[in-house]
Amino acid sequence: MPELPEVETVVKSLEPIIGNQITASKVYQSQLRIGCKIPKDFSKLINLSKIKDIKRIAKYIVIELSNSEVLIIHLGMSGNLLLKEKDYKAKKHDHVIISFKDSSIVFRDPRRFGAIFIIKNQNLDAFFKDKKIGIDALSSKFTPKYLKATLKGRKTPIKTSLLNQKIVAGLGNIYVCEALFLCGINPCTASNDLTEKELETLVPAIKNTLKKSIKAGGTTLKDHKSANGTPGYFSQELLVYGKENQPCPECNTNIQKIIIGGRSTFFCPKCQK
DNA sequence: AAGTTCACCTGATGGC
DNA sequence: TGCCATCAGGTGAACT
Repeated sequence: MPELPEVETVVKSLEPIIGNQITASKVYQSQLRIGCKIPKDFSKLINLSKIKDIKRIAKYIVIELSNSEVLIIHLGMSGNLLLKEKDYKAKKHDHVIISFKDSSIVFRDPRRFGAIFIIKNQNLDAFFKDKKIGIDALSSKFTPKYLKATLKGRKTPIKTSLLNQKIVAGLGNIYVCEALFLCGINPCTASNDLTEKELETLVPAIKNTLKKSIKAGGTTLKDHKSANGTPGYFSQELLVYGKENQPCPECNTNIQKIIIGGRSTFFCPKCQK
């Protein structure tokens, strides 16, 4: 489910639990994404502390606790963080439940491509540095100039570069397709072949698409929901993603689907030469 | 080093 | 109804 707008939507909808004390927690399935196992002392590390703050870093949900531990959650492809009643009973694919006095949050992830980490507050910067997470797509530091410098010498298709979290953090398959369409850039274009003019339209197109989607609560294709269970409505505003063989909103040419870097890519062959 | 491909896992969908 | 193949909002290991 989750690209930047979907993660942002989940983070916002979790605001009500800020200040709450964790009364109990239970791990039902500790094995998530390969190499990511929830530690045995998970409950011991978080129980009785309070939720100090919840924010988004790249596609990660970062939950700061009062005892200087930080819970970092990645939703993978199919993950959800759901706000439930306090005595909610775990259903299939509910891997973790964290309880408060009057409510609880549930980490549900059928495909288990998600991940949960728990680290010390002081190691937060190092955590993302280690993962080599690039500048956030909504950051003021994400500029045409930055992108030009970072793409220099890269022959990979621009589609693939924009999906690379080390180059720019937050984009996923949907929003890359949408942003490239808005700029009339062919997704196969070699990254270092983009003109200065193209980069100058691309960066704002990316930011505007993401912001519009956040306003709509993200894109729900299947799994994405806010913590309250409400879907995102940006799906209705998608221009090319998932629209194979449907007319381009600009020129009526049929939208094509091709595979780039192993991922489905939707584009208009006429508008995106 | 940079560029590919593939595996990880479950569920939904469509063809036969 | 069932069986099989294909596909899915992501990531990173293992190849070339």
